Amino acid sequence: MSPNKSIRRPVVKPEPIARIGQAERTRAEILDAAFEFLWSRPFRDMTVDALMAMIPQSRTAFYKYFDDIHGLMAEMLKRLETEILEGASPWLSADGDPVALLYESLAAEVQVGYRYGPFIKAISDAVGNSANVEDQWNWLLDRFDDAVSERIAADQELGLIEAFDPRPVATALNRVDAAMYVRAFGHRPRSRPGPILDSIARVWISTLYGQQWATGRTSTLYRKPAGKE
Amino acid sequence: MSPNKSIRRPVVKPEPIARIGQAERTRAEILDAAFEFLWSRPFRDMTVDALMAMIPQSRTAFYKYFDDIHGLMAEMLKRLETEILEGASPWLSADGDPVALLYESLAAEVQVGYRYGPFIKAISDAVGNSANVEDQWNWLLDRFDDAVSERIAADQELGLIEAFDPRPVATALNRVDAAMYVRAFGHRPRSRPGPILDSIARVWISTLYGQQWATGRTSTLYRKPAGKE
DNA sequence: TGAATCCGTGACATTATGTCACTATAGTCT
DNA sequence: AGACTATAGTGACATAATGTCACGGATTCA
Repeated sequence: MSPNKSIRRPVVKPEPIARIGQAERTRAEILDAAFEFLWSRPFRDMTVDALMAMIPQSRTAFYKYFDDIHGLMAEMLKRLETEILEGASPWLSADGDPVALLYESLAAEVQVGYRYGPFIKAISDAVGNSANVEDQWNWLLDRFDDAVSERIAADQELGLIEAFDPRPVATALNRVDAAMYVRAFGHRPRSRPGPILDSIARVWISTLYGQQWATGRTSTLYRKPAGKE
Repeated sequence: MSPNKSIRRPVVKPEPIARIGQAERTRAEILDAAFEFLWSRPFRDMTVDALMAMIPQSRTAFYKYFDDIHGLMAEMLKRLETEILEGASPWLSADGDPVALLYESLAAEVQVGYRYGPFIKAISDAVGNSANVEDQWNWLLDRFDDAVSERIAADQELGLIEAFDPRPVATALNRVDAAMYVRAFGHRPRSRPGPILDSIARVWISTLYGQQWATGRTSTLYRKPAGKE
């Protein structure tokens, strides 16, 4: 500390020190590389070594930014959360025909699932390897369960949905979605999202509002097989 | 080969060589130890070292019996398959009231899920770490999807189930079960199976046969909350 | 006794991880 | 310019887990 100059000068620019923003850029570079990696290779192959080989940095630089490979996954998951949570908003908050809104929300969600398929699969693979990631993932899923439970309870109050314990049903329905995304969109080439949306929507709508609203809502051209008659 | 004795003797005891059955016993010992391990600790902690420390054998003895820790999981999964497949048989094969049979099958399945909860969770954790285990697990799930699809198609022929593409719906429904077992029964203390069965059965029955058959089938004492009237 | 063979072990090579002391460099100050 | 400082980044090291291999002990059969 230099004692001469301005001991009580208000700290105007307390930290314009050294290469500004360099750290943030490197950090983003690593995150991007990880995303790119996971787009074409499974999570189990993503070692720190393999990851850092993708960018002009040494392996150990990784540890300046993340605790370990699972910490990286946890951060990536956090970034995805907002985007995921936005999709399902219509049914959860807006007013209008519940079935239409639900379908709309599911359609938006399937889009997100399709878009991030391989990455979602990577998350679900990482869950088994780290209590951290597992907690984070479960926390996110629980948020969904909460929101869906609330909406179910509200519609039960209105007599739109039968009386039953909403929580486990909400959990079951949400798990359908997650599992289907991993299965259908986790590997490339990804399945076409249409039939996936159809089946998910059928399960949700039938369970909550009744089959009559599910029928005809599907987007496929599926018809009852002829012959066999 | 000893040329003198009975060249064409029917091979009565072709292999009474050395310590008979010792290998089989050790092998079983390892499998038992693995099961015990996974009952109280997560899969990610099960190293070969930690596992073999549970029995009076050296670490390297493990490799005489299994390729690696994932090979072990794959074998354990195989052993479980038969037991898992048996549970769901009533609805899939027997004649009678479809809804009652379905409920019965789901109840039996939930029992199995409850019984093997932590182990099923271990499998689902291992899936992310090994293409082997992943293939094996998906193969098993696909078998379920096949069976359920067939049954749905049959009931569609009979007009008991609406006309829709059975395959993705079967997949979705089966994923509900698997995900719920992992979630509800994967950690101890395990959730009570009753509400889990209720929600699973509600989803299945509502989706396939219609809500009217799901109502009243539940085993809980759940009632629509009072107040808020 | 001796041969065959099974079962099991310690020593080793390899791979991935995470830490640490150190270097280099870009900005700041005088 | 020259000195200083915080920051970004690196190589060397310690640790841990993996999987292989040549060997040793024990048991059965000839």
